[in-house]
Formats: sequence, C-alpha cells, structure tokens
Amino acid sequence: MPELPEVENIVRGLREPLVGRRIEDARIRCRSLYRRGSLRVGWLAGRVIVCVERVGKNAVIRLSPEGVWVINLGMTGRLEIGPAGGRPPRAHLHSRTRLEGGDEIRYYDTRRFGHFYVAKTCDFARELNVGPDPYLISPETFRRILERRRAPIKTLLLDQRLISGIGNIYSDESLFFAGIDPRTPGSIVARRTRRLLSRIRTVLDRATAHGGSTLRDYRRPDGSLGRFQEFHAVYGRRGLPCTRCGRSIQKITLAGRGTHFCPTCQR
DNA sequence: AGCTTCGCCTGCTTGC
DNA sequence: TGCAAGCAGGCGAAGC
Repeated sequence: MPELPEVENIVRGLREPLVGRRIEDARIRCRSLYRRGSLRVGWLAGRVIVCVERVGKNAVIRLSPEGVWVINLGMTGRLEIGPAGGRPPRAHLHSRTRLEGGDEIRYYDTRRFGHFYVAKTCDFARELNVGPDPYLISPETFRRILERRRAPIKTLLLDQRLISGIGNIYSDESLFFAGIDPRTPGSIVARRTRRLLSRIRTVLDRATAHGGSTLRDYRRPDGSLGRFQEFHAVYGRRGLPCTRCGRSIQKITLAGRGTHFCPTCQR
C-alpha cells in the first residue's frame, strides 16, 4: 500500500543511484505487468535516466532523449537496486533492468497489483487519469471537485482522478484530524475544504518524515521499515481508545475498503 | 456522468 | 493440529 509518503521515500532513495545512468537492457516476466497502452520495456534500452520523481502514487523515471517509465507499485510492489551479476531471490521477481556499470533495478510484487507504463509522451498524467497532487491543488479547486458530489468523502479521497496520492491509510488519518465523518457527502465537506486540505498535507508531511507506514511489505529503499504506523490515530485501531476522547474507534466498510474513525470526534 | 460493485492476486489470520 | 474460509486493498472494468 505505497501511498504518497511511501512513494516519496522510495523516489528520494532511487534518485541518487539512478540519475545519469544509462539503461542497457530491461526484461519482464509477465505481460500483465503492463498497463494498457504501454510500450514494451525493451524500448528503454539505450536511454539515460534524467530524473526520478513522484506523481501521485506513481514513481516516474524520465528519460533522455525522450520517454517516461511510470511505475505504480500497487499494494506490494518493491524496487531494489543491486549488482546485476548476483543471484537475487526469484520469488515474485517480475522485472530486471540492467544499467551501464553493472547494477540492475529489480521489481518485486507479491500480489501483482502493480503496473508499468512506458511511453514516449510526457503527458502520462492525462493518459493514466492521475489527478492533481494534494500539495499542488488549491483549496478553491478542491472545493469545486467536492461541491457537486454526493459520494462519501472517503470514497472521493481514494479516487486518484480527483486528487492523487491518498490511499486507505491516509484518507482515514486525514479525516480524523479534520474532524470529518468519512461517510459525509462531498458536497457537505466542500464547506470545510480548507481545513481538510491543510490536515491532509500535515498528515502526509509527518508520514513522509517518518519514512512512511510499514504494515507488512513496504520497505524504504535502504531496506529499513517505515515508522509512521506507530503514530496512526485511527487506521488499524478498531476497538482501541481514541487518542483524543478515549471512546472506541469504529471500523466500517466504505467503497469496499476498511474505514476507521472516531464517531465522537468526527461529524 | 456519477456512483457502486466486482475481480485481480497472494499470504496472513481466523474459525471449526 | 490442520485445513478452509475470510480478509487485506490499488485500480480498472463493468453495471446501474
């Protein structure tokens, strides 16, 4: 469940070892790794990595003279850099990309929900339906997005076309700190957009600074675990006392997702 | 068009 | 103790 803070940590860790490196050869084990419309990874050969950045929950590797390699890690995707000649564990290893100088990028994904998207164009955000980043969107734009929607705010926050980077953990955490019931229709929340956006950014900032949340699979690029799960206020705390009021945290299902909240503090 | 549900996939947890 | 069912969820497709 790499969300924005986890992907941000991953991207920061990849930047130093990857920028400036030339790709010699890339292979994948299974075609279902490609998102619809993607070029094949063989197309990457000969190109030089010019930058590594995050767009929503995607890691984006930009290439020279042209092209982009977008990696969505799904739930359990993991990127690793190591010597190309070695014998890495093969379980759930789906892709290997050799770099000039002897290293390779390895992509592991237990549940195989992750995807690659390789393209010439830089307009991948439109092609992949990736909406505005929570750090870049203005409160006014965010309000307009929510204004006409009747769906629960939790569902809207999870929709990457509307705002990108927030997943199940950080939607629950943000709504707790904003004091908003996750079932509240978007149109009602629109009045409190400024506060919600501010809390979203604070939660994402803190999570990023703590290296993200490790529930099971996520590792930072250096192999260490994220620590933010120790600070979750509601996520994964069903039945435990609310840190603010002491009443029991409840868990319900919204948009098919486990949703945690405090019925007293969130209205 | 907006909203909801389903299916993909594996491994851990729960219950009998 | 062992096995089967249940649960977890990012995201696209399908259905209403």
